[in-house]
Amino acid sequence: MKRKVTLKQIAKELDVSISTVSKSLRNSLEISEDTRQKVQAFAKLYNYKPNNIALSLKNKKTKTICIIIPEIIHHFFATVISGVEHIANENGYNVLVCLSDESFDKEVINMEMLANGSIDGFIMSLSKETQSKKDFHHIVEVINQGMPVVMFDRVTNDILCDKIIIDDEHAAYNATQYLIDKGLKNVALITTIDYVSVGKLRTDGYKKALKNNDLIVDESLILKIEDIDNFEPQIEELLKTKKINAVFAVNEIFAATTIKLAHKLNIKVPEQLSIIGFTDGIISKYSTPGITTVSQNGVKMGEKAAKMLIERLESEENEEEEHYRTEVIETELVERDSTL
Amino acid sequence: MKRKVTLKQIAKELDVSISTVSKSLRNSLEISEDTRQKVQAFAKLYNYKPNNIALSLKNKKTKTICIIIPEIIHHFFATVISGVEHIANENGYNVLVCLSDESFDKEVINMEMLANGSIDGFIMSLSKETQSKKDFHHIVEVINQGMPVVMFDRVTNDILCDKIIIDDEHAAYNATQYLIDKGLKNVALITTIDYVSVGKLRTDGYKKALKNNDLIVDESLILKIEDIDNFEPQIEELLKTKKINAVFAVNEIFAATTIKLAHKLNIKVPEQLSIIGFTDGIISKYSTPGITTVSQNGVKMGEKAAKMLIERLESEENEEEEHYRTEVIETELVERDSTL
DNA sequence: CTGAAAGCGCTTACAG
DNA sequence: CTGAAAGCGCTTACAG
Repeated sequence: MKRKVTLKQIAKELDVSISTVSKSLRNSLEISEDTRQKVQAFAKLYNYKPNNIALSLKNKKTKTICIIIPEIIHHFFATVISGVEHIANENGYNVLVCLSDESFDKEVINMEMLANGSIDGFIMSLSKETQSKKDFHHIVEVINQGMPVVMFDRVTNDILCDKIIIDDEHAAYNATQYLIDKGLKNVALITTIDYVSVGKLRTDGYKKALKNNDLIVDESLILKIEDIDNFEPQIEELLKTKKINAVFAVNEIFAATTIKLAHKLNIKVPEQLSIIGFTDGIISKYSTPGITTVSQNGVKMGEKAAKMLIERLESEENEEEEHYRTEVIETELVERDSTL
Repeated sequence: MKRKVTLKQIAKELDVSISTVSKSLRNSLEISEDTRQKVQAFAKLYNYKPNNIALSLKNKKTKTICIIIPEIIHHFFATVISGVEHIANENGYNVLVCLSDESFDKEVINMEMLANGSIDGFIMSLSKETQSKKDFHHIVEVINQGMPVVMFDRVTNDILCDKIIIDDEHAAYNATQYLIDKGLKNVALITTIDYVSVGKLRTDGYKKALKNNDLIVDESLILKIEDIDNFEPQIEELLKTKKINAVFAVNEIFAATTIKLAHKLNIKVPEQLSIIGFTDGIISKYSTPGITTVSQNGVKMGEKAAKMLIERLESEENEEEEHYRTEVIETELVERDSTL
């Protein structure tokens, strides 16, 4: 086992100073051609690579960004990571992935831990608990320290920073309108509790679409799921007792489950029941029938977020003008076989 | 914007030495109760947190581990990350996630980049390209430097290190036997090309099961998928032209696609065709019908891998005895509705 | 009880 | 052209 070689060791071996070695390796013209060659050859032979930590300490930047997501199991977040990775790597950055598990405490701990020099900036989507508590002090603190933060998807107006979102309300409006245009008037909504920002917005879009088409918003057709581990009975109840011919689900798990239950209850999809989901993930794609869905374009969100963050990191000079941007990513309706 | 406060600044403010501040904050008995109190109060007020990078440099450990996976989009890998995160956080480690995108070069670059002090150890699953090239020099190098590596799932015998695997052959054997026990004699296999280690092993298990039941291995019923982006026609061809009543698919994407195509060809699942997949991911769970599958238990693999790595990191003293272990994680057959 | 010094591995302004 | 010194932020053995 040969441990990593350092400048010091090379200097000793070659009987020159550490400065000379360092400069030679960086090809400084200050050093004679001869010495440079010698040092470089030696370094290559011993497979010298500068120690990243030492560089980070010296440069006060780590070339690492952290993405904090609530859950990796949600395919949408996995696609965002993939987008972030892509752009980060292209620009020489590493990506640290942290999971908040939808917990406020874990989010806080992660941020406090990493804000102490480990990383250069954050990309994050708020945990459910944070959204319900509306306590964002940890984020404010980090930003006040001068560390840039880019929020995506689950964001809040209470924080000033760069943001990447989709127009959730508009996308939901369009999805609902799509169903109405097919002649489906009894559209149920399966959504999350209101404090999840995107759930709320999608609900608003759904309602607005109904109203604009002179349809009545029947609150009994709106299912707000609280417990992600036990919601099947509620959906089954809805399908059994309500007269509906379409369902707009706020994520793909709700959509896929609805198909499963419809199948069980002998309701034909899409003939008797049309279903639209949200998030174009693998479930929607590989489900039978394939699920018509609003594509959130997670990869693109991740790429944009990484771009914004890196831009801010690399232009840190002009700190005076803190012109925060909110970028809205286009969504599109992917038509498959779960709708008429 | 208040920048992070350092020991130096505190020392200056309080008119003591940096050493005194450092010791006070670590509650050293060397320092008078009085001074300690004063320093601690001040540090708290200014929300002092030690700089992680400086600590890393000093301690020669970063408390960060890196997991390199071929693809985050595969749900299995996402679950592994989740397991790794869990154990890592519990032990005060951060997790850096790197994607190789199934590319040898990206794998090499990532490892070389991070092996220079940025992290303490690796957890990895080989990229397809690496497996086909059989070039593992980058991994050998890292290990020789004294950095521990734990491999999982896609491993190789050419490298000596800790490993976490499942008994792929055995699991495939059982899945095939399960189908045979249902009276299904014409079992097709949809697998990957042989150089993917797990694909090969699962194929072996399938063949062995057939043989042990005195059934003939018909190579024309074995579909080896090379191009992950365009395999539907091949499966459709298989379903159309071959007399089969069961399919064993080596991952859940192949399984779900088979269901989709069966549906299209009006073949009833499971009445006319039973299907078993591999990897108990969200596709299998939310598909209609739910897919019977071999559960790989990614979370557990991740947890085990993290445990092994951290153990090795924290017991680095006894370097002489390099007793590498290979841990085999139990799999189980999750019965759902895609099989008789 | 307090502090100066050395050191982790590097870079760079400054002397010579 | 080369090297000693200072410094990034911290810790700790050693003096006093």
